[in-house]
Amino acid sequence: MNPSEKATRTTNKALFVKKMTREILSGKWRPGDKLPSERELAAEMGIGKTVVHSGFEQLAAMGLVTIRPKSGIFVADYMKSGNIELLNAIVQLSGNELGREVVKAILDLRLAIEGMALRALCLCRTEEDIARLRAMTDDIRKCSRDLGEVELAERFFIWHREICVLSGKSVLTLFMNTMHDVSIAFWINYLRLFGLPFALDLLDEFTDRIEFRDEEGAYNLLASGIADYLSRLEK
Amino acid sequence: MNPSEKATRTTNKALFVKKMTREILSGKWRPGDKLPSERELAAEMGIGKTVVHSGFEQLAAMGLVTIRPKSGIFVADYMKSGNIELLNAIVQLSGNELGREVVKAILDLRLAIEGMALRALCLCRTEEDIARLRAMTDDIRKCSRDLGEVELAERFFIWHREICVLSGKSVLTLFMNTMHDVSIAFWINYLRLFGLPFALDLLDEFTDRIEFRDEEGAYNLLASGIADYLSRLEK
DNA sequence: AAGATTGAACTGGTCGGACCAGATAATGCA
DNA sequence: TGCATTATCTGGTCCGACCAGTTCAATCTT
Repeated sequence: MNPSEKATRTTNKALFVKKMTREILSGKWRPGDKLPSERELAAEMGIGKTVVHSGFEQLAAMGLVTIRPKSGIFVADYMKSGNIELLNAIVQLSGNELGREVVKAILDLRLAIEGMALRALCLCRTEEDIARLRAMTDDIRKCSRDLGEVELAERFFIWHREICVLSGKSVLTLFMNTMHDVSIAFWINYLRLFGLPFALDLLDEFTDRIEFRDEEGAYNLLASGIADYLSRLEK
Repeated sequence: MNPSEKATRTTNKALFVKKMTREILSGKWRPGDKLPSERELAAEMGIGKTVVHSGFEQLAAMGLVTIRPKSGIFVADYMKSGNIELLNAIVQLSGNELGREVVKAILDLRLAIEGMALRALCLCRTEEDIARLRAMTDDIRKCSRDLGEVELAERFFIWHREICVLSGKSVLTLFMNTMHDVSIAFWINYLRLFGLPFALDLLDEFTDRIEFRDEEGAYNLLASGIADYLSRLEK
C-alpha cells in the first residue's frame, strides 16, 4: 500500500454521524421530529449503543439535534441553533461545493478576521516573521508537484493562518481554525480557478507588503483578492 | 429543593473534561506531551474507560489534544490548533472573566458579523420583522424581574441573534451561535456595567433605526455601543 | 556485528449487556 | 370521571471483553 494513504479506516461513529447529518439536512427528518431511540438506531445499523450515543453528542454539538435526557432526541431548528461545525459538515457533504451567497458571507468573515490580523502584523512584524513566511512559501513551491489538491489547499490555509499566529491575536487564530473545513473548500476552488503560480506570487506579494509595514496595501491585497474570486464565480 | 435549581447533576464526563482542560491550560501537560492511556486515567479517577474516551473526543473537538489511534493521546499545540470551542471552555473556566485584549478581539468580530447582518436587515426588513423585535424587547421588559443574570444575558443574546436570523444571512446566524458562551459572558458584564434599563432602551433604538432603514445609523449604534463598553472596561 | 524479522505488549475503537434515574404513558382504583 | 400507581421507555453511565493497528525490544538471519 502506498505509504501516503492514510490507514485511518473510517470509524463507525463517523459513518453514523454522516448518515444522520445527511438524513436530517435532506429533510427526511424535520425540525421538531423525535428521532428513534439510541437503542433502535444502534440495532438498525448493527452498531453499539455507545457509538450512537457518542455520535448524537457530536450532532448536538453542531446544533443539528437537541438531546432531552430521559425523554428523547429531537431534530433541532438547525438554521437557528446550528453553529459553524454544522457549516463544516454541510461543506463536506456537498463535496466542497457551496452556493454563491454562502461563499460570499464566509469570505466577508474571513476578510474581517484575517484583515484584522494583517493590520496587526504589519505593525509588530519582526525579521523572523518575514523569514518564516518566505520559507513557508518556498516550501510550498518546492514540493507542489508531490502534493494533491487537498494537501495543497491545506498548505495555503496554514500559510494564512500563520498571519494570525504571528500577529499575536490568538483569538483570531482560533477563529481561523474554526473555519478550517470551509477554508479548505475555498482554497481548492481558488487554486482551480487561478492556478498555483498566481496563488504563490500572491503569497510573496503579501509578504512584501507586511515587510514594508504597508498596512493599507496588505489589507487591500486581501480585499481585492477576495473580490476577484467572487466576481470570477459569477461567470 | 428549590424548583429553580436545575436537576442536572454534573456528569463524570463533564468533570473529567474540566479537570483535563484545567491541567492542560495550567501547563501541567505541555504541547507534544503524551498523556496517560485512557485505561490509566479511568482507573486513576475511578470512572469508566468509555467516559474517558468520550471526554477525550470532546477535548479533541476543541483542539486541546490530538488523538492518534492505537498510539496515544497527545497535548496539541492548542494556540495553533484550537478553535472557538476552546475559547468557550476558557471563558467558563475563568468564571466569565476575560482579559481586555481578548474581549476587544471578540467584540471586533461581533461588530463585523452583526454589522453585516444589521445592514442587510435594514434593506430587507418587513413589518413583521419590526413587530417581532419589539415583541421580544417587551417580553424581556415584562419578565425581567423573574429572570436571573444568566437568563437575562441569554435573552439579549437571542435578541441580537434574531438580527442575523431575520437578515436571511444564515451563515451569520451560525457564527453568532458559535460565539454563544462567549457572548453570554459579555452580556452579563454589559448588564452589570450599564444596567438593564439602558440596555433595553438600546434595543428600542436599534429597532427604530432598522424600521427607518437607517443603515449607517444602525451600524454606528452598534459600533459606538461596543466602543463605549471597551472604554468603560479600561477604567 | 549489522540489519531485517518477529512477536509481545500497549494503544485507541467498538461492542453488548447491565444498571440507574428521570420522564412518560398506560393502568387501576376510588 | 379524576387521581394515584405502575409499567415502560428514555438517555447517561459503567464494565469487561475483544479487535486491530502501533511500537519497540528481543530474536533471528546474513
